[in-house]
Amino acid sequence: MGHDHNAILAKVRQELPADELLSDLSDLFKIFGDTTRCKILYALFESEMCVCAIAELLGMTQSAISHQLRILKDADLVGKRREGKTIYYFLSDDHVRTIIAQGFEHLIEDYEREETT
Amino acid sequence: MGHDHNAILAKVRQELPADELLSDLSDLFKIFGDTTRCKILYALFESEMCVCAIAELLGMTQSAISHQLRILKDADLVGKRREGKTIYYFLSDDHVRTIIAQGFEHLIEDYEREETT
DNA sequence: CTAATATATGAACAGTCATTCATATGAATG
DNA sequence: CATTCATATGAATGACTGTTCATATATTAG
Repeated sequence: MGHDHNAILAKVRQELPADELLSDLSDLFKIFGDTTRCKILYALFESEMCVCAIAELLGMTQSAISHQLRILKDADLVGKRREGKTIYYFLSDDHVRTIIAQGFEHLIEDYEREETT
Repeated sequence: MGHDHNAILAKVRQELPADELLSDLSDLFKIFGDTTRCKILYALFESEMCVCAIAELLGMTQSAISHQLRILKDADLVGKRREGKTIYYFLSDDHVRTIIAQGFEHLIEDYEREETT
């Protein structure tokens, strides 16, 4: 089945990263692929926040937020620090900002495309 | 339930984008959050490709690839052009490269962190 | 028009995942 | 040490999603 494309395949195969790396990459993006997590990350752009503040901001259960924060923490996208009973979460590095910013740029261009059409 | 954090909430609420925008954003990232689609996009970095070439490259069904290409097309991440019976897919803009590149940078830093620990 | 090739699509199934509920941990306060 | 407040976690559930299989569309060749 299929015609001939050995020339392209050989070339592309060389440049394609290892399966494991690509798997890690999509796992990373999977994390951004949820509205709640995006909102949390975006909120942390402004300042660090405690769990119940985030819950109140998003109008969601403390439990739901905790579960999502765990995922963000496991991926090293956020860090936390304790202050008495409350725990403050913050962005762990600036890649998050850049990744989200690029996502927005693509969206904006898409919106403009739709207007022109 | 919860203590006081009106000061932060007011500030963050102002900066938080509209729900619909954040929903579109996470929908965009959802697309990157699948190994197959990441592989397809990465392959298209090198050159445009027809469906069966991609299928052969990834060792997957033509049907599976077609389904994923549809999703990529709907999000305007790829475009297609016809040449006789075969249809060639290509990257539609450069945001894809930038987004994936940033993802990689975060991964690399993570790998380095693990080595140091 | 028929056969062959390349791609698309719909339904179905299996696996994944976000939220909820109930409960557990952990720190401060009296 | 008992209570309260802030957060974490495990199990259960409903919704979503990627792949497969069967089939449809579309283009070219004879």
